[in-house]
Amino acid sequence: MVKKHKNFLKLLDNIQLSIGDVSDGIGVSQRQLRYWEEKGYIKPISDNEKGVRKYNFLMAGRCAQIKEYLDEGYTLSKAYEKTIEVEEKRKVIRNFLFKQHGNFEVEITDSKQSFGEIDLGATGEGKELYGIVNADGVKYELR
DNA sequence: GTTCTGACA
DNA sequence: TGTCAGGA
Repeated sequence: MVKKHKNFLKLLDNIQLSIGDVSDGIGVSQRQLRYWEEKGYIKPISDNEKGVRKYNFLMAGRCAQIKEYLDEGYTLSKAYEKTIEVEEKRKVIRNFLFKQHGNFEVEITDSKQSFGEIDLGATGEGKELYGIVNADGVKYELR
């Protein structure tokens, strides 16, 4: 019986990937994943039964990030260091994005390309800071 | 069929 | 890190 989930985030947290899923999906060998674990770089979910590794999305994402840095030429230990850095920075970004009163006010300028203008809030100078993403890229504006 | 540990022509 | 062995 599968547990019922209160929300989507909870569902994501409870998804379990086998070593084969992660290996095939990310493009790293099972041998590498076991080695990374041995080095303490990744950790399977604690409640895995009979010695069979299962990974959650956080760990799968970490593996993917390490793999990226590895492909860029970093050594495994450096790839791990950088991965942990981005992981921690992502947490701050997540807080900035969601751990607030609600969603940002967004004006969609191009639904097809997901372009728009985001009201990031008041600056304290009587103006609002807007984050704008369009064909030119990203920019900020005070209005 | 998948995963695990140990080992190394 | 790859790969094979010998089990679970």
